[in-house]
Amino acid sequence: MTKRATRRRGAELEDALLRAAADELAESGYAGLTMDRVARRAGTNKNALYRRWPDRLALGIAAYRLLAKSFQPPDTGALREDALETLRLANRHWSSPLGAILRELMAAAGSAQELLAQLSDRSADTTAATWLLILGRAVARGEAHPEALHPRVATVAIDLLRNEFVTRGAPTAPDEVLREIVDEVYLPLVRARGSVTERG
Amino acid sequence: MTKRATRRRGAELEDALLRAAADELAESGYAGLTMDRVARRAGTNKNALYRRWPDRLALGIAAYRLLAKSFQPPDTGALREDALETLRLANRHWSSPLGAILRELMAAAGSAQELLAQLSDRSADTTAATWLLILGRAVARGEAHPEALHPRVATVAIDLLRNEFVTRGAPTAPDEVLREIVDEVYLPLVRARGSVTERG
DNA sequence: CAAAATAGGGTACGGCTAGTACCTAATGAG
DNA sequence: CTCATTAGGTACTAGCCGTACCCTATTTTG
Repeated sequence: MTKRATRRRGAELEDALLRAAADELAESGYAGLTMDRVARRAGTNKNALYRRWPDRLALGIAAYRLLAKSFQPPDTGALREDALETLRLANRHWSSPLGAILRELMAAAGSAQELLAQLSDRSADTTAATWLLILGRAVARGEAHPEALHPRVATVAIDLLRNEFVTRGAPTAPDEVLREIVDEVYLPLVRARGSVTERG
Repeated sequence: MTKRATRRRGAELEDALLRAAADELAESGYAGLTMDRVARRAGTNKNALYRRWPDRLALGIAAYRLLAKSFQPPDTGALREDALETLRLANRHWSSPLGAILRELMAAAGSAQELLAQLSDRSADTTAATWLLILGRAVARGEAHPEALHPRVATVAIDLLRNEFVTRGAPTAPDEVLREIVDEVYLPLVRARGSVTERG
């Protein structure tokens, strides 16, 4: 704790706090993210934290967002490869330490939709926009039925993988699971979409 | 805490403890489930708990299982109705206070597959067996393609709903979401399953 | 440039919880 | 009757969140 030459304020201090929180989060997970340690790591004390975030969870989420990386959707020219590649990316993310942290935060957020939203939005690889883009290109190539261009349908693959992630533990889903999702569910679904009203 | 005439032991005491834990869980959720309160409610102390369950989480899961109800798959004679009915049931469960508790427990279980398994197995409405049964009958009636009789495919509907439950907060998914899952995804998928290898 | 307002820093504390230790008392088996 | 087992009582450690209080550096402003 060497005295600092000049006292940090405002954005500078806030960055340092967030950085410290993110580091602690990466090292110890949300369970190990304690306000005291974050403050100490940033070279200050809890007051600075509580002036900016209402509680530990809010700080945790903010720090997680700092850790989450940005993402470019693939464009391999084939729907199957685009989908697999995007799933693999998400799978890697969820299977990494970050995935475990995400679990903890989602858990802690409980039913607070507002906070949950801040978590789901991360990692564009899971958003509807990404999948609509991928699928849109596939439709243009004639690989998928235009009817499938609907968020509920377009995101089925990632939704199923997320479900795997949630119900199984965090460890990486084998590539076979990804292929199953794509080959057994996603591709059949977007290719041959029979009209719903065809029968009853 | 009036002295009991006779001191409870073994199974009798264990039941009382579990009952007390389940009641506390129902009243206060997992966050409010404290060992001291459970012990006091059962008219004993923490020793009795720690002799039986290694920690709070294990007790919480055991108590949750006590609360989870059993379930009979519907048989309405139409796949669409069977699926919708089963989804509605799960939706009610997940939207009830029990659903919130399940969230907390899944969160606390983190990546411990062993514990997670104890949670997913509950409520037969979410298991593969149930969906294979429903779908099997549909195949027999000619409502679904035999190829669809595969766990990954059969459980798609409930998997998607679980995903809703996890990413949104707990509040009940509107019936429209359920219908969307069934009409836009599930039925098209199980009816017209194009061969996967048809293309690449 | 002085004074007032603002924000950072240090420290301590209340209240709560998990889990452990240790001892006494009831119970049941042989 | 004896003894091993198990229940009950109580106290304790250690950790954490969130808050309060007061002092000090920096900035603002008059």
